[in-house]
Amino acid sequence: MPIGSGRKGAVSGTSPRRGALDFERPLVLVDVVVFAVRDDRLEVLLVRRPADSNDPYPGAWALPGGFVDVGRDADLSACAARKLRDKTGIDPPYLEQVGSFGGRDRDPRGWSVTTVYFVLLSAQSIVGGLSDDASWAPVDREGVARALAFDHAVLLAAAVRRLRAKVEYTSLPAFLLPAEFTLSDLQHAYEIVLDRPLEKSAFRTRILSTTLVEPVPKRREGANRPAQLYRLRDPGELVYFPRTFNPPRD
Amino acid sequence: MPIGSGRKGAVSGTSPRRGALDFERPLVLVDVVVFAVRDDRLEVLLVRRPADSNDPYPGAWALPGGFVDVGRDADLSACAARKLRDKTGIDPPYLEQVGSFGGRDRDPRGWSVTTVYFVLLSAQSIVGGLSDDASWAPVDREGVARALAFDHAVLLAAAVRRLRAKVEYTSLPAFLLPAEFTLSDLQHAYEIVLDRPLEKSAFRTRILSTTLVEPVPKRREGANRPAQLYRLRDPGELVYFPRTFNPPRD
DNA sequence: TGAATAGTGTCTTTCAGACAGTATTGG
DNA sequence: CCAATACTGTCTGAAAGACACTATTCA
Repeated sequence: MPIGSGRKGAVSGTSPRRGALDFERPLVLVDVVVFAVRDDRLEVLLVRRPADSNDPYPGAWALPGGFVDVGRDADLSACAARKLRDKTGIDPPYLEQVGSFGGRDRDPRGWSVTTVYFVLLSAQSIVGGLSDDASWAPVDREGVARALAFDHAVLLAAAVRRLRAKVEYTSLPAFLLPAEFTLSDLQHAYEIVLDRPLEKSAFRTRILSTTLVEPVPKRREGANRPAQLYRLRDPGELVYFPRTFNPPRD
Repeated sequence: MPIGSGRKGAVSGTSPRRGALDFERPLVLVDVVVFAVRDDRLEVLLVRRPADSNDPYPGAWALPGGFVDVGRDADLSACAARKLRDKTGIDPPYLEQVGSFGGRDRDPRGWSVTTVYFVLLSAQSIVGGLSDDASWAPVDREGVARALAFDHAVLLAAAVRRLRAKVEYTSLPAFLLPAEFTLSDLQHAYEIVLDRPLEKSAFRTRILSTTLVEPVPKRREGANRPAQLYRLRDPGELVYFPRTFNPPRD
């Protein structure tokens, strides 16, 4: 078959019924994986689905998210930011799209597509307490201990894998810290996300060889030698390192 | 505001109208960026939109793609594979999701979400000619010379960036080659995608230090020294290298 | 023999890993 | 002084960059 001789008009924008738009549309959702470091652990925000509704999975834990509102959301990331604002009251400092999951069977209400984002919060930005229908759950391996609604365990696993992979060669963990931090703080954030220790000397050399941070004329005092405080030179910008941290073990 | 006290039911699966599904749904599409190396260039497959329809962008060039068919497509990647089969008659050897683009303004027919995939084809797999409504266009920088319908230039740029970035540390270009190839062929594919020369010795060392390829007991004859032929040890599997090819220039 | 491409060897550079060492605070 | 954490220096090894060198075919 010659290329281009598709048997159905498969050109983008051509519908199953040519020119018409009266075919069934999938449900469109956005789900957000909110990461934070709490108690020296990587944790993720979960919300409980209403127990008394006729929605699926009543009372189950799920990722925050929901349907795109075509009236309110200008685009997908605005929808994700809205979901996050509604749940936590804060504007996302770092929002990254992980990917989309769509199919016939992932939601009993019909063919659905969800686009998953992840967000990194510093512990300082989440001073408020949790209401009853939300809770933090520690990340264990690629997920959480409790069962999740829909295919949210799959979505969460994808987000965790993306986070861990990207932490190997980017400055992502900086978004888990307050505006001013020490290099030890930063190394600690890396170690929590990667769940393995890093070598101090190499870590410092590597961070300081980039333009990621700049010192602020302050030091953190304590029961030991004070530490230099740093801030991001370009807040909100991600820095890429030329190599991963530990070359994969053989 | 305490976390979790969202003012609207923002739990996943909760609609703008609680429990009901009678709100407006976005259009859901899939678009596919088909890459191949032709004439020592990286090229991408474009299709022409019908000129005589009342669809938007009549007669314009676009990425192959279109609406999800909830009756036929089990999931998003099946939809992408179907679009590709319809257009080229071949099953995708390597299909990767690039990301989703959704918003109010990207399609005049309404709020739409498209999920973009890219595919790598070997020149050998596309022996058939092109029909009038399809053509290959060389990739220049992050796009093609001709104007594209919708926001397809943005989608294409995202796919090109993803491809180039991932080629730095994976075996992706192997999918642009036939089943049996020489190391020079492979290096050539890398150089075409990355648009820069690679050093032969380092390239060979690197490839042969992995389990990516295994020699086949054949050699390619020519007007010079014959070259050892190799094949993928695990066809369809992507191999990750511990480092990028040339550490980014400073 | 020479052109052309295949393939190897060798030196250098870069940077992470390991780890020991020094520095600076409070108690 | 000691404990504790911050920070630096030094050696090593792995892998890329540069580049010259050898190898094998056809014409």
